[in-house]
Amino acid sequence: MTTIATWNVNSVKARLPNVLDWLKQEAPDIVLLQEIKCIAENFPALEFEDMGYNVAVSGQKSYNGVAVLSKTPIEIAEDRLPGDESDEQARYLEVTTDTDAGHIRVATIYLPNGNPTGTDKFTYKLAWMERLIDHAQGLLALEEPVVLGGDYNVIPQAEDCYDPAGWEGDALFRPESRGAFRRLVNLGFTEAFRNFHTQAGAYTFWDYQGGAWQKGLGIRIDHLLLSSQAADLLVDCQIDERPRGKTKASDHTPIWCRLAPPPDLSAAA
DNA sequence: ATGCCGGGCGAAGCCCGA
Repeated sequence: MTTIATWNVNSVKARLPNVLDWLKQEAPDIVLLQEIKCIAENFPALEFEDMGYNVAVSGQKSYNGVAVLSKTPIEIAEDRLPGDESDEQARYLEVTTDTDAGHIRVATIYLPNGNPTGTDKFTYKLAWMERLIDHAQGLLALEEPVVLGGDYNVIPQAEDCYDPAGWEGDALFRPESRGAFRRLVNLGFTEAFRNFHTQAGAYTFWDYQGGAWQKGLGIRIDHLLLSSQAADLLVDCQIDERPRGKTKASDHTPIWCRLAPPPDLSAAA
């Protein structure tokens, strides 16, 4: 089994004890981190390497920044989202690795928030999504297991937020954002969580403000998208809410999916 | 309630997030 988790940690330095605790407890094989908020040189690689992880980082000072931790050795395929050489923001990192579920390609994604709408931030978000769609189309053409995981900053459907009316007009819930997310999925990806769960009110983010966590007022914006070759191996997907309840918590909580070895590999084992 | 928390930066108060 190969477990792939994604977690927007909102500063890897501020969150290090919480992250290490969760890794010790859950021992995921691959972890996709977002909002590490540091350059690669300042990433606490040693702490993760001591736990048996290989580390790849696409960093940036103060903002954004993504990383991949993997028990198996990794090769970097992309350390920025292709399609705009002038884009300096560290929001995408794609690697390949050989797991017990076979050779897979995984990307950690920190999709732009896009608020306030009516500014270049929203334009940037939508353009970034088009670049992601273009790139993802090329990845599907490889016809291999691909997992695109991360903070998409998109609430796919009304049942994925506590107050749809209140989110109307927000960049996370605008028809343009949801439409682009749907077009991405419709290229041929399986959204891992919805493959297993239909209920409303399953969330991955709760605002720090207003006691949102205590009141259960969250949104589901962290997603795992799988190519058909990966989806064929998919056996489980869960949101782990527990880290959100800890002290010094990130405002996001981890979500993970589990891939079983394909039949030919199982037979060989 | 487009800022009620929380982090970075850098040493006070502003920028940013969703």
